[in-house]
Amino acid sequence: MSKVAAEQPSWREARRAAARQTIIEAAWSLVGDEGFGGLAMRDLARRAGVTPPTLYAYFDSKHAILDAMFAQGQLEFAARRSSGRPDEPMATLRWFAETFVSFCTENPVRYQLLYQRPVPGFVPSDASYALAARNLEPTRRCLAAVGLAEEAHLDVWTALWAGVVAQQIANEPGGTRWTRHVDTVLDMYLDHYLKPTKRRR
Amino acid sequence: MSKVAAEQPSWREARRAAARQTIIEAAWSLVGDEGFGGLAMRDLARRAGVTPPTLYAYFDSKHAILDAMFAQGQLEFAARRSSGRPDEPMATLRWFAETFVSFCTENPVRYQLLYQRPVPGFVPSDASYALAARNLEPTRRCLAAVGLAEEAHLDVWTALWAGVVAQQIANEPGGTRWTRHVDTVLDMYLDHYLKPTKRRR
DNA sequence: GTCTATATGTGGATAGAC
DNA sequence: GTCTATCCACATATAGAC
Repeated sequence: MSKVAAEQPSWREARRAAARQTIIEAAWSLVGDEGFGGLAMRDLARRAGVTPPTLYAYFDSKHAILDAMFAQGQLEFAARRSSGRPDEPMATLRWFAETFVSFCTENPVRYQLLYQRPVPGFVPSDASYALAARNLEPTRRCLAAVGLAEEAHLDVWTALWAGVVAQQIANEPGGTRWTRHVDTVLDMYLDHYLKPTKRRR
Repeated sequence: MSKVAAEQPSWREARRAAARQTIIEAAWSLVGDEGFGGLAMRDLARRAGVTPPTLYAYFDSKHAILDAMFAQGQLEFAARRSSGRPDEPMATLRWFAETFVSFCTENPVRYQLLYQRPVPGFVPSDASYALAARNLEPTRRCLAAVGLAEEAHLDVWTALWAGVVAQQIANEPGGTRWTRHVDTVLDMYLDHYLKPTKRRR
């Protein structure tokens, strides 16, 4: 086999992957403008510069497109969080909190797809959902590194940031009314669990 | 005018209100089984024991039905929270937190309609949304009564319980993995704001 | 792979008889 | 007010030519 022939399959794969990525990006653009209720295959095709049947040459269904978007979002989050991560565990916790909150609030529709169920009937595939579960592990290990190794510690941690993000996006998308309290909430959390005082009541 | 004739209009109003309530209850039943994606006028009519056109004799549109459900949910929450409310402000705060969390988690679809946007294209009317805003006032006043009168205090408060509820419903509907930490989170919050220690960082 | 044309289903909402 | 029958817009998805 010549070198060209040997590489041809990967060329095709690359072209195919590029075409898929074009569709994904058109889909993000569309839901950004119209919301998930406006994600129709016709409109998506138009925005991607093709016709509806062409979409089905790259994805089996609309759900498959949503699943690819979900997976890409999870990978984006993993990349964002690992890039610039500090060395110290305590600084890393702050970094994790800030990164999650800014990642979610800077793109509400991405947040909705990753952490809510904005499309009735769509649930991520097991493979994509595994990416989501995997994204919890660094937080779990980092909390354990500062002595917070119990399930309760992680659960309260996730609830804190889920709440900040949910309130910000639901009540003041694009603003900072809730996100500005990330540092305060983090102090609250760390003070409570790392400097235990007697419980009330 | 005879007494009967004078009362007839209210009879009709009562019958009409009862019919509307029947439809609303059928709608809650339907979304409980099928989710908001399964709320179709045909199916709703069947469950309410009528035909689709009859629904339009009582509601102008599907959105009007959703709006009535939203308003009813807000009123239910107000009633739930005021019934059994303690006298002391501190006990009331605990009551408010527990009531909100149990109210939301005991009925996930109600929670979704009241605090998320599960139906693309539907937004509550101004009148219904005013009920939601009104439901925030008792919390605001109660926090102020214990010395937490700033916007930040209320915003962090709402984020805390929004997060607990969101995590519980999204990851373990029907369970208590997150809701069991309501007391802990409340202590965390009160310890931070009522016994201020020096901030980290 | 991409197109034109269309199948097929379902949604909300309505006309008009009773 | 309630029904039967239906309209009409729009959705996902596919057949078949090129």
